[in-house]
Amino acid sequence: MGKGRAPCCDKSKVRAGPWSPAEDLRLINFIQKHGHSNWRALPKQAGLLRCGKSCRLRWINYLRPDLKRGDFTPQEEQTIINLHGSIGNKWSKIATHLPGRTDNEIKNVWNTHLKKKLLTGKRTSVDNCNQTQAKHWKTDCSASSSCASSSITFDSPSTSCASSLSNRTNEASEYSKPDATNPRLNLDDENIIIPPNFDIDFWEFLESLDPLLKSTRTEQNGVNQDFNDVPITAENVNSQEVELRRSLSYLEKELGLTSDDGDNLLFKDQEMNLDAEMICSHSWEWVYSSS
DNA sequence: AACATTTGCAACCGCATCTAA
DNA sequence: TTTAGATGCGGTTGCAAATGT
Repeated sequence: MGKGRAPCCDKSKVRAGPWSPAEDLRLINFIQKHGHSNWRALPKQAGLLRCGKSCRLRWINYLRPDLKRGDFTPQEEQTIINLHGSIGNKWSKIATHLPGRTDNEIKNVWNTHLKKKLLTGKRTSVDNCNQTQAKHWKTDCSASSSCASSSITFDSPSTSCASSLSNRTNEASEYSKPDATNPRLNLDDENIIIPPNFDIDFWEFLESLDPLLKSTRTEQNGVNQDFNDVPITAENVNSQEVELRRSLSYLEKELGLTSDDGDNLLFKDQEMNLDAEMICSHSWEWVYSSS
């Protein structure tokens, strides 16, 4: 045995880097049906070429349904600042006070925005203080210490402190994530038609675009086959359709594809649209229709 | 327009902690 | 009590997009 800790998984057999929509859908679908009681076993059972830690991270930080998206509110910022002041870099603890926010997200916001705000704010405060001190130097030498130790709060991104700190013109409101937020999943400029019977064929469809996944499908044992090899009966077809629609509704929400007025995402027609031309041209199309 | 720099954030890494045998 | 495996956590990195020159 070599020295050191054994790696959590065989790095040569797993995929790293950004997650593809196909992988996301596969993970969401699997966890919806089977939960995530065992992260280490999950990738294999779900047919994902990822290590368990990577799956867990992806689910917790991006895919789980209770995540809140969009701007951190001034109240949330204040909560982070206050909690960080009292407990430090305990991001997961801080996250428990901000429902729908992840420790990673909070950490990023702190490192990229709030810390700078506080630092610059303090500097500004000290500068202001120094100016004040200069004015009153002859009469009040205690001014500087009291100013330097004063706490800074930011009631909103547009307060004078926040707005004066940014190098970037729109930074005050910029750290909000864009809507359906992850650009990798923001399919506005890409069009995808998802076949309705995706339990079986949809994965193959996605995998046709994702050769690395395809290779794992034949290797995976058990779980997928369990729910894919259900005998086709009228009852099963109905229940599968219900399940399918539930899954789709869920996925729409996950991917931010539900239109603002609440329209459901439905498939334009019930036939798979997998012609080679479409696949080759990558001209995907999410099809919206009012229910 | 082209290149350089900065920014934001998803994802990775490795250590800490928990848990079951 | 010990040990090994699984999970959680926080620090850090890589890269794409935005911005500046």
